Amino acid sequence: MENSMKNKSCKGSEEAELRRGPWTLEEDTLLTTYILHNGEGRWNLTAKCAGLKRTGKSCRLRWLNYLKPDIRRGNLTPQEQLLILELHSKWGNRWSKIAQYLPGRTDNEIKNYWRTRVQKQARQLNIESNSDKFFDAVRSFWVPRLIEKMEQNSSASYACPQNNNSNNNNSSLLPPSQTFESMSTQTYQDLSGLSNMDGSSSSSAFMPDLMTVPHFMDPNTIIDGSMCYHEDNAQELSGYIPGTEEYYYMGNSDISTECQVAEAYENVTQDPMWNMDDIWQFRE
DNA sequence: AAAACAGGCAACCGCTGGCCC
DNA sequence: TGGGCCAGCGGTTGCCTGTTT
Repeated sequence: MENSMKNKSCKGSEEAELRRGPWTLEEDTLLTTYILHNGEGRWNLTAKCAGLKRTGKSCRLRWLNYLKPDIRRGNLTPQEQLLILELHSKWGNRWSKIAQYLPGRTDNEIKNYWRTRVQKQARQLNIESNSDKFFDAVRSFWVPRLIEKMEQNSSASYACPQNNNSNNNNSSLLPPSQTFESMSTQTYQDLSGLSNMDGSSSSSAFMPDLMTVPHFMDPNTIIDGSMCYHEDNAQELSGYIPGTEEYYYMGNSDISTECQVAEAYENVTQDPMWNMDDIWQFRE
């Protein structure tokens, strides 16, 4: 089989017109079989020798984003969402770099997540997705809840999706000496040493008994239950009014932002984005 | 029940940088 | 040194599917 694959004539495929659009099962099988026998790389050659009427680029994309065995699909976990927020704040749209820290996730998937969920959130808040205001909103609303969700999951023996993938022993996918299994507190301690886009190093806050917080969190912001407040003056930044389901926000952005966020909050919470159903479930 | 609409995602496109001759 | 080729990356597009009217 291996020989037959390797010796398969590459001749004659170049004059055939190139196929575009969705891949068929047959094409997937051809590509997978070829790569399993010959390895990744040299995509133009792969396309020709596998008998595919596709460009090398197309083959590479199909393999990396869909066919590769260790690809993980489905909803992003709170951990992953938090990581994306954190890493995007450091590196911007460096999707492939961000993807390195989310084993099994592709840059395309992360990019799609950002564009369809995060940017949509920003639109709803009527602010730029890369603005300080949005950063504030994320820090004050979603990060605390993602962290709580993570805590909740870990205390309930949350099974990391990666663990479900028995084939995946490929820790080379991970950044230096990092495995996804360890992506709890340790991860954020490690992330605190990551370089920012300007080459500097960010300093993350640490919470002794909780998840160490990405630099999204104000270093002085404390999470306590559903409350989120500032260490300096112990002033609550946001939280639920006791005995009610009303939420208030007293973030460090200007007053107009507070109003915008507060107004948008109603819309946001009614919309199941960012796995919002998960994030907000403990409202009830 | 059907048409319109919106969201999500797979795939394509164009640009860039690295490598080799 | 410069030109060609190739792989990789990020932006964009278009299709499919689910939801709403």
